[in-house]
Amino acid sequence: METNGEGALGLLGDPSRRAIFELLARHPCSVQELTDLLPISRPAVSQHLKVLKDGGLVVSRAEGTRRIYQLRPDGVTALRTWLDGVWQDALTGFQKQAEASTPGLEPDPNDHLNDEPEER
Amino acid sequence: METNGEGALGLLGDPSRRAIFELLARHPCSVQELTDLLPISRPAVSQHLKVLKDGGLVVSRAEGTRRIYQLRPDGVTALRTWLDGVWQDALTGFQKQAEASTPGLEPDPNDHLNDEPEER
DNA sequence: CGGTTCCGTTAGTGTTAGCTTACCGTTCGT
DNA sequence: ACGAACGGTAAGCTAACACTAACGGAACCG
Repeated sequence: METNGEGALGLLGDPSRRAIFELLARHPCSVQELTDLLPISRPAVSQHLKVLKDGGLVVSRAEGTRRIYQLRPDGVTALRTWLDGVWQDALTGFQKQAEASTPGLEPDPNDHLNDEPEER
Repeated sequence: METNGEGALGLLGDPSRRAIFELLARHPCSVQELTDLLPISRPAVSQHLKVLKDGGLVVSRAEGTRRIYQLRPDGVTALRTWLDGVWQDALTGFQKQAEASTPGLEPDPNDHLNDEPEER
């Protein structure tokens, strides 16, 4: 279990995992519920849950024959912590740049090599 | 340009991209600098920068023959916004769960509004 | 007990995505 | 104008990964 925001970000890179994450944020769910709500098969959900669990973002609790999954607060906290760190660094960076007499952000006028930015 | 936290999360899923992102958070960098600091080739850095730029997380500015890349504040803000949304949902979820297992603290008998299959 | 539901795991497959090599345009120095 | 530094792009390969299908196990119910 990592429990650090850096690893957690890697886990949330997958869209399906993000969807599961957001669903679990609303309320705990069983695998079956998640399967009904998502456009993927049950084993796929199960695999994603395993990844999320190993990554320390969710925990599971047995309830009869089904397993209820829910978010682990520490995981979300770690994410926020990591992002806040980067955010602070960025703020000081912006401040130093502002001192360095850069009045505004120039949109790179000599960027004729790359002025077609529409690609998925 | 996406400029929404959801897409940005996908971009930061890659470790190399996270590394570039964190480096740019400290101070703006040229492609050459990033290449020297990272264990990947220069074209790889360039490709990642293109992805980050299309995703609205960074901007580039021409300076002589080199391009200086730096973070775009809106991108980081979008990330925080998305994460805060999930965080709020999770908080309410935790609260409801706490109420369900802690009698007498904050009883809310009208909690049948959400479909939580509770049977033992 | 047999049947059913729910779930984890494995094997197998197809697609995606990152990395490198090579090439070319642009800008600066001499 | 020539050559070097800087960097974006194309083609290709390889590895990772997300998904399905199939099997097996564990808990409820009749």
